[in-house]
Amino acid sequence: MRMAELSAESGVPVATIKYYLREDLLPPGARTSPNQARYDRSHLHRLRLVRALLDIGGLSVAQAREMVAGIDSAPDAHAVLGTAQAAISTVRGRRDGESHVWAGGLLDEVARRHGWSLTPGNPAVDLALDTLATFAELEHPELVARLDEYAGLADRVAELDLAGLSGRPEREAPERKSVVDAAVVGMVLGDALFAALRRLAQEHASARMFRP
Amino acid sequence: MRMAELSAESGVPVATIKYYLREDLLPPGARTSPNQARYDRSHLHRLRLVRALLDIGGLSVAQAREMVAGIDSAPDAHAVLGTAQAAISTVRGRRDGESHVWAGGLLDEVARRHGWSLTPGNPAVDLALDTLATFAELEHPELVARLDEYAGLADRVAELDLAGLSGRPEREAPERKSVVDAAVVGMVLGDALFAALRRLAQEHASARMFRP
DNA sequence: GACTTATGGATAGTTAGGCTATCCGATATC
DNA sequence: GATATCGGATAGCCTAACTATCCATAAGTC
Repeated sequence: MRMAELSAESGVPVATIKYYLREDLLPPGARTSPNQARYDRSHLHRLRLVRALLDIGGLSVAQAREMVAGIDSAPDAHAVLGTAQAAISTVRGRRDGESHVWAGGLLDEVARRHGWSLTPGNPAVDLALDTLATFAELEHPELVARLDEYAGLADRVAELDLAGLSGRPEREAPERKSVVDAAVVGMVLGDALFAALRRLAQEHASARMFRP
Repeated sequence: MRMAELSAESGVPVATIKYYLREDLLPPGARTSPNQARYDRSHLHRLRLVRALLDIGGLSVAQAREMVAGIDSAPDAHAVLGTAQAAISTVRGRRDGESHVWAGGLLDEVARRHGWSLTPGNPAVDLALDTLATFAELEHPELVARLDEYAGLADRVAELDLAGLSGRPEREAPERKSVVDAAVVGMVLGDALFAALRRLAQEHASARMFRP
């Protein structure tokens, strides 16, 4: 497959494919001569994955690069989860102030009740803290009161996520996707899917509640 | 409160506040003379809300503008949900191809089982279709097999979301937040919070599954 | 085997978004 | 009255994600 074909097949412009090659989102093709290269189905699949991460997942090119690097180098699915979580979360706020302290105590409690381990430096922890602190600063207590119930549902969702991963080959045969690949896709696109389902469900529930 | 004070209180630079005023993210202050203005707590609250939408929610300035416009003009909470959903979702892909057709059939079925109404033009529907179609194109069937279970959990999450809204005043007194305000915050930050909880739960479940 | 076309890589340019900095005339404050 | 500050208008800056142009080399075409 030549680049033009890869482009036609994927709908991604040639110039953009070249850009992705430069940015290491796509591995280089197999050289057939000093300035010619061939691509195969794995490149097509990777390209589609990258577009999904960027378009649906809303990742930046830099985050997507970390993701694919993780896919290529992760020893197993558990490891790639950590890498993927690190890649996906950009830490933003200051990590001080009374609302953060308060959020920390709250999250500790929830984690204890649910058996979660709050590894220090875990980006998901920071994300949760930032969000909880912001809820507090915006004076929205009702969500906090139900945090435990949300956590319980998150547990159920995570179980589904993981259940979808079992039954995949641990390492991938040349053209088959592995658990690692599936973990990344499931994590990034899973967020988008669940958010969409939640909106549909919210609309349903809202119509019942406000428009009886 | 003068602009400098608003800036100090919120941590947002004066130049940025001026920018937000230009972009209609913040209503103008009360004029005390042709070129002087005063701000109050409502401006401070709005400013914090905007920063939360941008930083935690990851919205663009344009999306945030639609959100606050919705807050200011929505007749009730059900209406603002629709506005907010429209503001939050940028439609991206082409809406054709066999995977979209397939996704449409699948989603119809799920919606029927859960009592959801798929209003045409609903952006959440498009988002769900895009995501499902992408899953299909990336050859990840396992998630699809569990779509119904995800939908069930989305129902439960949405119920929690809505439960948090009841008990708020329908219209807001000058300095109190209304259901409408809470609906927006809950929707945007709710996504971030749930995503974070899901990550923590995934890590827990993953450790149990892959590192027994 | 000449000739047109396409290819891959390097480099530079473009566009949009989100601020940030500079002016300036008009208050406010001492 | 002197000085500092304010709000508004305008222009500039920086990053991210592409996109377009060159050009020497290979491929396909008769």
